[in-house]
This record gives sequence, C-alpha cells and structure tokens, in this order.
Amino acid sequence: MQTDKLFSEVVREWAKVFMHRSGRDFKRFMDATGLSFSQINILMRMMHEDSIGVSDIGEKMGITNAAASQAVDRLVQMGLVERTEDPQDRRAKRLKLTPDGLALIKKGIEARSQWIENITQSLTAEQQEMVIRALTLLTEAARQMED
Amino acid sequence: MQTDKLFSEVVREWAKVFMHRSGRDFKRFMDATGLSFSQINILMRMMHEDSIGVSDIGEKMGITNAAASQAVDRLVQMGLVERTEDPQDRRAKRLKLTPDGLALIKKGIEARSQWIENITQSLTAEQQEMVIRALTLLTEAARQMED
DNA sequence: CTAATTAGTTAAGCGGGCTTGAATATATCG
DNA sequence: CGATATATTCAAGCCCGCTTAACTAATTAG
Repeated sequence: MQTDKLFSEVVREWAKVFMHRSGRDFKRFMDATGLSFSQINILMRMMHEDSIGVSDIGEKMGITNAAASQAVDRLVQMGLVERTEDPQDRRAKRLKLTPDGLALIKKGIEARSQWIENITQSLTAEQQEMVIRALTLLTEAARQMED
Repeated sequence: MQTDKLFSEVVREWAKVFMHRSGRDFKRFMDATGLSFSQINILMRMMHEDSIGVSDIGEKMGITNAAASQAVDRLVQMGLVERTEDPQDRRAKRLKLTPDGLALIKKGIEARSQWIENITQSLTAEQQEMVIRALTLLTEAARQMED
C-alpha cells in the first residue's frame, strides 16, 4: 500500500499551510481584542472545561500559579472571566467564562471557520461533501484523544 | 439542501477543537525552542516566501519596521536567519532562513502533523483515505487563496 | 546637484507577563 | 489541638518585544 507514504506527506503539507495561517489569524485576533497569546489560551481552555481552578490553569499552561493568578485577575477585571469561591473548598476559586468572554472566543472561532468556508467555496458540491465528512471524523477522533 | 446548514456547524466544531489544540501546541513549541510567538511567526513567513525584506516583515506582522529589525536581528544572532545585502538596492536586506532555521520550523510542523496522524490511527483505512483526499483538497484550495 | 524618499538600524523607555519568595486563609493529618 | 499541606494572592524585580524618535546610508525626483 502506498497510502502510508502519501499519508504523512499530505498531512505535513496541510499542517504547513495551516500553521502559517493559524499564526497570522492568532496575531490578528490578539490585535483585535487586545489580549495576549497567553490570555487567549486561558480563555480557550476555559471554554472546553467549565469550572476550573487557578492552579489547573497554571499546570495546563506551564506557568507558575502566581502567574496564572495574575493572568486570571486581568481577565476578571476585563469582565471576561467570573471568579467565585468554591463552596466545597473555600481556599479554591472556580473560574468560568462570562457571556462576554464566551462571545469573544466564539468570534475568534468564527473567523477561523470563515476561512475554511471561503476555501471550500471553490470546491464542487461533491468535494465539499467529502470535506464535511472528513472534518467530522477528525473532530470526533480528536475529541476522544483529549487528555 | 441541508448541506449548508450542516457545513457551518461542522466547520465551526472543527475550528473549535483545532484552535484549542493549536494554541497548546504553539505554546509548547515556544517553550521548547525558546522563541516568542512573534519570532515563530516571522520564521514561518520566511518559509513561505524566500528572500523577503525587513519592512515586509513589519508590514505583514503588523509591527513597526524598528520592531521587525530588532526581531530579525535576534533571529540572525541565533543563527536561524541569514541577512544579506541586496545587490540591486544596497539599502535593503534580503532575509532567508538558514538550514537551522528551516529545520527548526519543520520540527514544529512535524509535531503538528504527528498529532493529526495519531488522531487518524483510530480510523478505518477507508476513512483515512477520505481524510487524505479531503486534506489534499483543502491544502490546494488554501494555497490558491494566499493573500 | 540638491532635496526628498526609502530601507534599515540604534537608543531610550514603557508595559506586560513571567519568576521567586513571602503572606494569607483554609483544609487535612496525626 | 497543633503541625503540615494546599489554593491563591501579593510584592519586587527581570526580561522581552513593542513604540517613538533620531540617525545613517542609498536611491530617486526635480
């Protein structure tokens, strides 16, 4: 089977194009929102798991808890994150996106989606159908591989 | 046709999962290489167009020429970028990735590719085939939409 | 030839995100 | 209860990437 050889090559090319675009989009999003790379990452993390603690953030982001606390504080002051005391353990804080925070991140995702949709407009209906099915598969598979 | 409605939804879900992963990978790559977000973006830009000028960098990245010059200088000192005088216009510099610089960026791409390959290992051969064809289409289409 | 423009660099300074180390408050263990 | 561990915050300070402003050098326009 020649599929394997092809496979790596195809994926690598896709990653190359996508990473480039990805970087540019990220930068634009940072400029548009005034948020730092780190802050956006934190918000995205929060979108995926609701009710997360400050030290979880630090751990996942590879920064100290002090840094995480400061970053979260900035986001709270911007009204993008809600920080409430955990009733079970009053030392801990529960962090959650506010509606504003969620809306902001969704706008970022929307921009990225738009790019892919634009790309696919040059494809035939049949090809689009295949892209849909492939992305569905990839999304599913990716979800199941989450830490 | 219900395809259109589905389509946006599927793409949005994919973008959501992928952006999240993308951010984490980017962060890891930054930590692993000691490079900043901006520096990586510059290197990626250079990979796509060889022989670019300092002010082009500034323009594309949305930073001042002074900032671009400084960033490039750091990359040159790290041995990742080659800066030569343009014989046609001796004010200008031609910037190019060194072999080291290219290798470094490729390593980043490799990591991202690996993730997708891992994901797809849970798929059937038939499904993998579809993913390959879809990614090929997307890569092609994306290339034709550059800037 | 002079003046204006263009490409890039340099210098000074600012702000943000990070670190370490200490402080506070709560929880848990013996 | 007292000692220890855990979750977070505060304080001081560092480094880096950015900006503005001034400067050098080469090109182009009048």
